[in-house]
Amino acid sequence: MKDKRVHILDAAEQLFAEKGFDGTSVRDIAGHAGVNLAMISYYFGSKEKLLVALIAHRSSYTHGILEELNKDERLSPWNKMERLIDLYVDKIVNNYKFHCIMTIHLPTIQSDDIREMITDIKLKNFEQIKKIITEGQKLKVFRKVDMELTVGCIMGTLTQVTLSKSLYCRLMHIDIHDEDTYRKKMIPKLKTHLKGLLKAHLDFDSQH
Amino acid sequence: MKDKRVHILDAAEQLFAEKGFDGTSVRDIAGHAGVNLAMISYYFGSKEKLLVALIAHRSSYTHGILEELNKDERLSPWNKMERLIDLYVDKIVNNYKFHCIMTIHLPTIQSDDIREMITDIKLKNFEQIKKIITEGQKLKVFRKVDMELTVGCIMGTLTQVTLSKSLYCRLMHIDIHDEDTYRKKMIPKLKTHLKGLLKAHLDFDSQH
DNA sequence: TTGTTTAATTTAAACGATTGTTTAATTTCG
DNA sequence: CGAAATTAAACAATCGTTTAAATTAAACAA
Repeated sequence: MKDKRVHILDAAEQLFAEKGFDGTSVRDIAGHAGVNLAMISYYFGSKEKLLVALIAHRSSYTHGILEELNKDERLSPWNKMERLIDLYVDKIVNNYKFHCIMTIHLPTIQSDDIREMITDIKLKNFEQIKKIITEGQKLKVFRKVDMELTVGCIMGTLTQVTLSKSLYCRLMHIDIHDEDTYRKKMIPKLKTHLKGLLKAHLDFDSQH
Repeated sequence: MKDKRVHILDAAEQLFAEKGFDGTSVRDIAGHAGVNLAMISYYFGSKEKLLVALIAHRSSYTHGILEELNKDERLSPWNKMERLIDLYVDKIVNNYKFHCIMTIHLPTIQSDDIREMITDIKLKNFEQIKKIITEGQKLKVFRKVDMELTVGCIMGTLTQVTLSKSLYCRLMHIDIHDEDTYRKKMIPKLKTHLKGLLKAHLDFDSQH
């Protein structure tokens, strides 16, 4: 028998994304994970601590990806920005359930600890993007822009296709349950759009 | 004694936005509204029907605002786009609780009726923006862009500052409870940013 | 390989608290 | 008076969590 922790975490991720934390019962999680109800308390202590463990597990998994990006001194600001978009789009579309959990529970979760946990992770992502833009501005490659909302535009677009996935599936004529087709179409679509958008928005030599 | 329905709707809006539908109990709503628990069933039938009534109430309130925009033939595409941004930013920042409810419950609500209701409203907003962009493209004023994601970028940015309000308050050094200061700073910030962003993104005569 | 012991895992059942909703009695007011 | 509004109480169902017993797995000596 494999590690039941992983089964519980997987079931929790799916259900928290589909029904929200309060809309999901521990019996539901246990049922989907194929384990006894009491195993959740046994392994994680409580439903709330399960969510903490889920966030810690999934965020540590995807955290290292963006770390090295800013260390590579050879890349130009534009190259860094393109690399960042590629990495972010892949990361969020491929883990949209987790991104959904992080986004819908930031304003609604009642636990102060979890809210701070989510805030810290989102803040790190913000700083990551900000750093690249600031560097490009110093090199006179990017123009002066509203930093908070330029980052917010990138994250917001990704949040939009995550939370309104059903809407975009309808608009793009993709079956809501066909995950593969959705990713195959949405990932390059997002990369192309965001790169073009930021090119126009950040380019120092453009008019205005 | 004024109409208690309104008190219940107001309390429900605040609590659904702060805790989510499943995280809010009818006793909590009754307490905040200052009415007896049974009055919610008496007036609305059930907790779910209360949410339906809330969505119908608030969306009808803000629906008419954007209706006349596309009818005004005198306005140029750029003028229409600027007007649209002004209206949308005002609408969403001033009703961010309702926007929060609509956004976080689209992927998580279990009721098919409510999910369709939210989808329909969001789809109407999408078509509204799409229409302006399409018209500008026909007049060779706007260039060819990814329609779904250009609209998604506008809505996504507004969703971002709504769901991550706590984050943006921290970044902008605004007290999380100071609603007035937040609106006073965020509304013009959003309008300026979105207009500039779309100017660069849509302008037909720009390079690339 | 044996049998025995100890710890870890798994289970069904029960706990008290809270959930949304209903009931039936009471109050309010035209 | 009589219909609408309001109330306290109770309803069954479900919630997260705990308990104590049963089972499995691991460790160790012979």
